[in-house]
Amino acid sequence: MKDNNDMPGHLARRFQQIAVAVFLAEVGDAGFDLTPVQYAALATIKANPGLDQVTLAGLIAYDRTTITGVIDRLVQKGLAERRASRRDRRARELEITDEGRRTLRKITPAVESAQRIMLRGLSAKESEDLMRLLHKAIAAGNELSRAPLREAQA
Amino acid sequence: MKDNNDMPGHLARRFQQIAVAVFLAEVGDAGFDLTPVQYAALATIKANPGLDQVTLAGLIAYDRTTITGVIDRLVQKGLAERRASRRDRRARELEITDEGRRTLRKITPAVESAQRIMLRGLSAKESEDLMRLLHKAIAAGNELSRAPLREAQA
DNA sequence: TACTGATAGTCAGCATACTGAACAATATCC
DNA sequence: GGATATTGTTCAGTATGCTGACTATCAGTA
Repeated sequence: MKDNNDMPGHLARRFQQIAVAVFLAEVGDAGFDLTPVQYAALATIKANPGLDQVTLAGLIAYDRTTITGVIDRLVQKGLAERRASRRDRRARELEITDEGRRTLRKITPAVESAQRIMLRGLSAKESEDLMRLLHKAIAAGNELSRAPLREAQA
Repeated sequence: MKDNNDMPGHLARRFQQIAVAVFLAEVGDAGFDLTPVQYAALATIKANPGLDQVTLAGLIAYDRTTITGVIDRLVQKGLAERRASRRDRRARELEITDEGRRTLRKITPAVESAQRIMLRGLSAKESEDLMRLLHKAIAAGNELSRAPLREAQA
């Protein structure tokens, strides 16, 4: 009888569960209230100023219906802004605010610490191997979810 | 500038996302409507008849507040039953129904197929390595989430 | 230009997950 | 035995994620 714990799907769920808990704990201890999802979105907005929501969703592999709420919360916290685009009146252009930039800067040590903690059971080489294998599995399965990773358009 | 895609937390999220999508697609194609979470719960109830909700949650590392809704849905679908325990009147004893047993049996090929598909980018050895490393990282981080894995009591 | 198809964003509805609180029942300790 | 702590379950509230539908807009074409 195959144990749940031998199924890659179950292991994926558990690892993610721990990763989120560690992230929230580290970031919370540092005095911030930001989820992993919100952090990734904010960092990506900062790196690609003026991008629209669909592009943002593609860059971090979120569903486009999920990104709406995530941006709502970033805007509500004063970390990002959503403006109507003049080139395409359907689209919204996203910008990070000064407050958002400050938050990102101050939160970085906690985020890096979280990444270390969630791999604390592994040696440096093992961590590297795990990341490489996850990368490879994800690349092969990219198109299988509704929210695949998409490169930015030129 | 560190890319999101180099963070273990982000990779964890993506792998899980793909794993869930593949599971739902395979199981759905086979004609069943069962989530990965519901499947794991049902399989664990079958393997441990009469267990209570907290024990079930511990065996599959779910939060105890989450398990309530999962069981609600299994009961509503007629796959499991929830009975008051006579030994401890706070607790509910869980049993799989005949319908649940039938469903588990018929769904197994789809579940196994899903596990293969989510690793389709990896060789057999790479798959084995990934599972081993995930196991190790999860074991070290077990206590860091609100819903750690717990062995069954004797 | 009118039609057709595609695209950007949102929304309603459902299913995990978690926090924190409540309630009832049990266990423990003095 | 009675106060206290702990445990099993549920609930309200919030945040992802998804499906499917809808509106507004844009792009291409007959």
